[in-house]
Amino acid sequence: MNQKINNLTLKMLAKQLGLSVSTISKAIRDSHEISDTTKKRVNELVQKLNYIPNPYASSLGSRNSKTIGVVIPEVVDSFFAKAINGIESIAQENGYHVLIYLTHESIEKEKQILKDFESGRVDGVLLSVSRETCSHSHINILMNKGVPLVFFDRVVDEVKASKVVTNDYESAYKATELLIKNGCKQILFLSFLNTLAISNKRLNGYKNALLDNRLAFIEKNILTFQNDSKKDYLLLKKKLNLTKRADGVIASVEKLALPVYQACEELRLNIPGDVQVIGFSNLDTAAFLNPPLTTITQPAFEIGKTAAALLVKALGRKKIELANEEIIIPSTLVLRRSTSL
Amino acid sequence: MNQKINNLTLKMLAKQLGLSVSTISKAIRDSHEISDTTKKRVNELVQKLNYIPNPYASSLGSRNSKTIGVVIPEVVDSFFAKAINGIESIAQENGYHVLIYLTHESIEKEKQILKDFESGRVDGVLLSVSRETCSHSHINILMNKGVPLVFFDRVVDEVKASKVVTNDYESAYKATELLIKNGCKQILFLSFLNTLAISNKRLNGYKNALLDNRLAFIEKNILTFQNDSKKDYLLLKKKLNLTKRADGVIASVEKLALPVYQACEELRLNIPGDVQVIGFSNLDTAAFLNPPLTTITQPAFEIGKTAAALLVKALGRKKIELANEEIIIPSTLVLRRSTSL
DNA sequence: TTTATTTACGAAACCGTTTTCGTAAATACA
DNA sequence: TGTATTTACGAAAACGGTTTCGTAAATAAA
Repeated sequence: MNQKINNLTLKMLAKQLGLSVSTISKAIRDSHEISDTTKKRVNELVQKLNYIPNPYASSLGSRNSKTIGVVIPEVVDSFFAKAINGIESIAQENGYHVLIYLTHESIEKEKQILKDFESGRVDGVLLSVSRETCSHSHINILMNKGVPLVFFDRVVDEVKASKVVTNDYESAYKATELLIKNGCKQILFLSFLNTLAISNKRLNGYKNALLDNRLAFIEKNILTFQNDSKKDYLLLKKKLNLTKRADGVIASVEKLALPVYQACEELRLNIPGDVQVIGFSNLDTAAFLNPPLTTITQPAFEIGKTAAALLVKALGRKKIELANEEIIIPSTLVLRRSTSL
Repeated sequence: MNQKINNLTLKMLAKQLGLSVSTISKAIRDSHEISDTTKKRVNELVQKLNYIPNPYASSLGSRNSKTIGVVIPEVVDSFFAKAINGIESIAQENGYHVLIYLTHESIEKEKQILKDFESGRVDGVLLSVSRETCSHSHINILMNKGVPLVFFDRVVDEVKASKVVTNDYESAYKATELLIKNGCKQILFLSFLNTLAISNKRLNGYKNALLDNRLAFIEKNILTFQNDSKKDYLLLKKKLNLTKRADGVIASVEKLALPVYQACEELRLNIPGDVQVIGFSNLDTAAFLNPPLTTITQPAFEIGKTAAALLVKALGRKKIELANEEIIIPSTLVLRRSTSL
């Protein structure tokens, strides 16, 4: 099909050096079975002829691919983009290739992708589940096939696996507390519909901070957005337009901070004068918004890097085993003007 | 090495059905050589046993990988993130996998990556070169090996290949013209050092707009940033602090818009009162900056999608050939308050 | 009815490595 | 000096598919 040029093979090298294919193969991979002088001869020819092994033949023979699969909901998202950077830094360092798959928050796609992984395409998987992910049999099935998997950020508590997350509960608690300290009485909590498994942790942090400060927890102050629906935005606007309107908003997801700004603008509400806003966000532009947005900033790069390191380390072992641990890397509260008094 | 479970192979399926391996293989790929009844029998067993072919064996045999390699400078960048979405949409649709590599603007990494591609790891390549990329032999070498390649956005003019770009020249011209119309006399042009090849197009658009409007083109008004160096920022600040200071700024790269905002803030300059700003950017937050940023917005998704479509279409042909064409998808000027009068 | 063609399949080679195993020569041990 | 180990390599069998080619039976053409 392809008009690939004359690809150099081990056999050709072997012929040129009067050695066997297996000797060449071993020499290239620095096997102890091969003498140093032979290794040198081989490597010189490899250099000279610019030989590059066929990765598919290697993978087939060795039953591993030096590839890790990264499954994330979305890439147009500062958190995930930065996490990819972290993952990629470890991958490069250890000679792994990175296959990226986007679920676009669809559990169906997620299932499809994980199923494909049963083929042995990747040596291990880094997974951040979609919002829709409520069941987790597809994940267990993959793991039971012996494919190592590490969760990052959006984990499924019910699945036993290595996980790298941030301190969602504490962060939300702290954010809520801040708003309370700043005098807010009616605090809206904005999130996306997350069917089950994925963290209600932020919500709980919010809830408990309210209770601990003798404020009522009001069900209606939780706004659960569907996918970019206009309806939710209108509901938000309505909440901000009541006589007894909200005076504080926590956007528990990066994408939900901007609608708040927009709503306030349209309603001519002053931030932070009328409404104080705080967002879970990795946006580099947070400091330049109008007004600058106070954020809970997750250690995206670190989370990606740590998850990848965990996986790569496990892959390097004879007997692959991932501890059932949860590594927590704390987020940072960055105070800016959207929450000053 | 891996404790992979009992992977199902064609041979096992063949035995169960009393057919030959080749028949099964053909049936699965819907070959015309196989009768419908046999295909049905095979597919039923495939379903039942949940058989998934080993991609590495397939690739080795068929000499193609159903994988495309995407090489970009950075993923924490709205443009590239959105371009990936476009690429991925086409890939998914056509059953291709997407291998993503980041150069981090380093030509050395870029060379490394392209060299690895000589191995046949990917069927085709989507490339947006690094800022450092001044020579292009590494690209030509790869293409000469018969690996189809499509440039997107950051192309190398000297290399003959398919390219998908936006109208950089016109966009910059238009942006400059806008500032001029708005009364700016001293317009700064901010860019990163791009050694050669990559578009001086934006710069030329800027230059010609000045000349066409009888404004002097002043070499010193071009600020060429190195990598995130503090020095450049200080130079920018200085330029905005002269007695005859700049009254307009064009950030020809997304990342350079924020430093302008920061500098203005520190200098207590009003945007757009004292300085008008326009940025090449895909930032979703542009509309919520203080003040909202007028942007030249590139059709990132479309560019990625088009480039991928071009590549995939070529890969589908018996004889792979990519026209030496350049597809131009125009950017949009979005007027916001950073340039109002 | 005879011959040509098509249909539906199987045998075997092949893709380019890795891995297992066998072995002659070199070295160590006793 | 004879035996046990190492050392350094090669032959051949995987790995799990795809592809080529050959062929018997079924169908079409003459």
